[in-house]
Amino acid sequence: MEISERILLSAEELFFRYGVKSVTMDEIARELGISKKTIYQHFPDKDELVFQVVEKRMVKNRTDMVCSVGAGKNTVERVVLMNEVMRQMLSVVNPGILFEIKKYYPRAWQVFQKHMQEHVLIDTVADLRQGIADGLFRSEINVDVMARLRLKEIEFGFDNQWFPPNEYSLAQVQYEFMDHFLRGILTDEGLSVYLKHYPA
DNA sequence: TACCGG
DNA sequence: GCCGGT
Repeated sequence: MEISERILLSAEELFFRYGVKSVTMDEIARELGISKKTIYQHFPDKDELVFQVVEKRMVKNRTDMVCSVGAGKNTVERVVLMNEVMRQMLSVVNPGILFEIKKYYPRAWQVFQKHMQEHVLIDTVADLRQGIADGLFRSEINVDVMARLRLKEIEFGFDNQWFPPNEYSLAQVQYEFMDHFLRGILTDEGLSVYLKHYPA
């Protein structure tokens, strides 16, 4: 594997587990058994490294999404599946990481924002439309408004001012949001499908 | 690895 | 004093 790719993978794993600021360039180098100089031959500074880690993760998330679209039989299953994948990820992610990136790494934050607005929003709208077509979501909902609500909900779950990590589990908060959101838009038929995944 | 500067 | 950068 390319050395630059290995650097990105190690950096991502460390950032996700411990946060971005608390992981030093020395630690990334030590993890890989290489020198800091090697890292700086591939990345001009830490800002660029963080930027590329986020960009790579966004691209991978997108391909994972496309795969998971085929995995579920219907829209409810897909939303639940996607949430399961997310919960799995969140259980090992340092909760402060999103706001840390927002505060200290504006370039990486912009890539994240752009990805959310250009890809995730469109995918979510498409999912809601499909759910309505399948008779699982209520047709009265405004799919564009509800898609935006869902994305901001997920982002809100990361807000450690409102949900201090020692008081709330990130995965639990995200589950509560998903459950509440789905119950608000499900038809009776959709609800019964949903309850097969999460019996009340 | 040691070092400088923020 | 720590850490990014040389």
